[in-house]
Amino acid sequence: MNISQAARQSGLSAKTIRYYEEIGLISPASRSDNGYRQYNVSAVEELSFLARARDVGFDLQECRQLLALHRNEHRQSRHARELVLEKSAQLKARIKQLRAMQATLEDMASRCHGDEGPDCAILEDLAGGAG
Amino acid sequence: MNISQAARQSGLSAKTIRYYEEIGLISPASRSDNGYRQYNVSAVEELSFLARARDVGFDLQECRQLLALHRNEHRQSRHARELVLEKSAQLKARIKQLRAMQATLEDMASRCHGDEGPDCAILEDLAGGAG
DNA sequence: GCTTGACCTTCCAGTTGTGGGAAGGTTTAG
DNA sequence: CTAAACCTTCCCACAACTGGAAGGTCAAGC
Repeated sequence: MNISQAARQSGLSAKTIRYYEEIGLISPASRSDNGYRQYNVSAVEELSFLARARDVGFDLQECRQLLALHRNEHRQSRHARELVLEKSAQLKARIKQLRAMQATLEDMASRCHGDEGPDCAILEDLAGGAG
Repeated sequence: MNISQAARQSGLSAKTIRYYEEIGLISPASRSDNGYRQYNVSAVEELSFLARARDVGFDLQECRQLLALHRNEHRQSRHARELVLEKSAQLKARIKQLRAMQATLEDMASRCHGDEGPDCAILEDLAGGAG
């Protein structure tokens, strides 16, 4: 199949598939006589794998490692688990940070009149801050 | 004062201050005879304002709007409040997304032996996915 | 006077993971 | 014959910086 069908089936865009090939994340697709990239079922499975790995937060370097494990029959599941736990911890930390930011914003908003006048707790906070 | 002291006092890097000037987020600093940028207290206050706004999640375009409100004596606090509420909602949505991702990762990890063998629920999930 | 180090300047390139679009070839349907 | 819907490569843009090169300035110490 051609790239746009592979894109539809995998959930990636054609642009993204070409990019993944360019950076060596996937091996170069075979080409038909007219130069079009050709994808078979197993190629699409790899693309879907990547789409799902991206969806849960892995960056392309990590996807590379996951894909290597996926391809390797002699892998150790321990390695995949470590990648997942590390990513999970990263997400946890990021979530904590975002929650703190959001709490600050909510607090600011709660103390701001939000009317037609210039007095504003938000701008005062940002100007004078924590200090 | 010179840029590196302004950086220390504001919490931004010198590079970042120059960048903010370049994109017109702050007005160009005055220069001393040798061409060095000079910052006074009020300039540093603006830089600190920006540092805090960035810290709570505003992008530079939004910082521009906040700074305009900060500078404008005839502002309406309503406008600042709207920016904050919208950003808060964005963060909420992003947090929700990250939590879903993290939950998926935790679930995967919990079902993976994480041993020396090749069997791995994580890789199966990514390969076969939700379908 | 000279060197060393810490400043400062501008400019250019790289980062991450795409998306957009140009310029051109191919194929299919009408 | 033509229009559309594909495909190709190539380069630019984004956000918000960071790093580094090449070079000017300045204060301290010998």
